[in-house]
Amino acid sequence: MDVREILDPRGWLLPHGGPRYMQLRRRLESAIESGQIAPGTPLPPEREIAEMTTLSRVTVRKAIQPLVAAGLVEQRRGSGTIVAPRVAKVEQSLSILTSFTEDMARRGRKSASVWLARGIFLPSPEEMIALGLAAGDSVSRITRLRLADDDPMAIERAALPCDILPDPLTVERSLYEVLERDGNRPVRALQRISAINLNEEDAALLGVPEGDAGLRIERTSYLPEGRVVEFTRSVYRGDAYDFVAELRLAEEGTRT
Amino acid sequence: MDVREILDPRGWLLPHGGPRYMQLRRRLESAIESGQIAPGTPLPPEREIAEMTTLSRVTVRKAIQPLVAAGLVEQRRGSGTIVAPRVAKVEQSLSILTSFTEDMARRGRKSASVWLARGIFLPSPEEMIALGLAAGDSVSRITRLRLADDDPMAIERAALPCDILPDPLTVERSLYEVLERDGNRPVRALQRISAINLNEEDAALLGVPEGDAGLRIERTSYLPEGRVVEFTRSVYRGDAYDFVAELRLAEEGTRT
DNA sequence: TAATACCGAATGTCCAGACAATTCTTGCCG
DNA sequence: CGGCAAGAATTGTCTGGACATTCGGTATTA
Repeated sequence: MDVREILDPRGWLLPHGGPRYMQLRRRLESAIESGQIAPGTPLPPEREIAEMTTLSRVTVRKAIQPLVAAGLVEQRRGSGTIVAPRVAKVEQSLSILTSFTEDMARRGRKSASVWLARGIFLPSPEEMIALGLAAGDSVSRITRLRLADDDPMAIERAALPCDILPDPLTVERSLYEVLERDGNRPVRALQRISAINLNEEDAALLGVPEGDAGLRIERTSYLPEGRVVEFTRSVYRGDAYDFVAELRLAEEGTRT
Repeated sequence: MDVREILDPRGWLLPHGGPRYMQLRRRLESAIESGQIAPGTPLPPEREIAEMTTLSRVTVRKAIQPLVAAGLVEQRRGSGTIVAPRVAKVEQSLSILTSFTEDMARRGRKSASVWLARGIFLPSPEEMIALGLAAGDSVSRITRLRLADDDPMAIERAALPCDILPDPLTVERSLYEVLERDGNRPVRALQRISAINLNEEDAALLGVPEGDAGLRIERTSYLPEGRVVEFTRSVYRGDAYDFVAELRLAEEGTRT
């Protein structure tokens, strides 16, 4: 679809409120994100957009600027502005919240688990803080050895509030599967990655010599409303696992 | 210190290159991040800044805008602009592309570098692939020991195409600063994190025993048009550095 | 045919000014 | 002294224009 139709003031569906540069920005943004405008489609020149919308070019640029920063459109001086081509999906979906099961599936490896322990316990002080528990609450703990194509890959020790996972024994394959079924899938997580030398116990489980380097990943996952769903400590084999993440720059030229 | 002294054109230390709004922005940014201006200090009114710098108010606003977005300053209509009070908003904008310098600033630590090597070389086969070089092209290599508050923290080995960084000796503080000045700041990066046991050389540089666990971070950074800017291999001390990332669930692609 | 020079078009930067919306101060009045 | 209104100060939005820089294509030339 040509972008000019989007700018046509007759089919203005979005709320008109706010400054006019914001209206224009919202309009372009939603047209791009909804796929109404195909990637690669050129936008009309700024001067033309200005004329069509009865705005000044400065104002048009103010509307387009954030789209450039967000990577929705690309501008090249002398050439013009086009809707950004969609990056290959694999790369795009990285740095995104996935479970071990999903992660391995993406890498084309078969994942499996060996149960090391699961049950309901009284929380450790650390768990109480991390999960936001009150005195008397208990936690469900799940400890698994994770395998990829039958190779031990990681040890995963998860703790969840009991009311979110009342019965750890119901977890068959993926923990996230259960969470999602109950409408408890986290949408946000904070992850801390560090390196450690494996202790005797973990090294034995992973089948590597004691003292070998391992990736220690601590993850706290949150529900949309901010509640903590899960606090997980994992140890990955350093020689066999790469944690891949895609990073993006913030707003144009901003650093935080 | 009053902000007016910062704006005084007599003490202009930073590189003058680039558009004037960028010069002003860099100047304010560095003054704030280095703590020269105390939090809460008011900035002069935009009109006054414009007058002092012989810029128009539009241009001054363009310089201040990113600082507002980054949370370095706060603006209130009718009231004015002040340097933002330092809140530990460390966790807010994670999973965003930053340099070591910026990363440390965010953690409230002073970063420094020790040069280990820099110069122009013929690329290794790996670098040729990673950087997309042709036969005969050469690479600029920068190897630095990174310090946080005078503690060795990481070894950073960066390789860039020669036409992006023709002279590695011009890099003074932050590599990204130079890239940004030349309009080569990456907007996207792929990062692989793994764990290794430090070899003798790296362990010595980092001041830890050989065999200690280290975080190995491999980063490939891209320009908006997809060209590779930088291929960097870093080794972080496992006992002193946490790589923190915020993850989001795939759904709801709202980016702004 | 192939390389070069040129020109139009598009974005990047910048200006001087205007009005609107909000906040803060100041002085007046009860 | 307290409250309120007027006005100054400040940022938010927007205009219409100017010149610089880069890109692409076209015409010219070797």
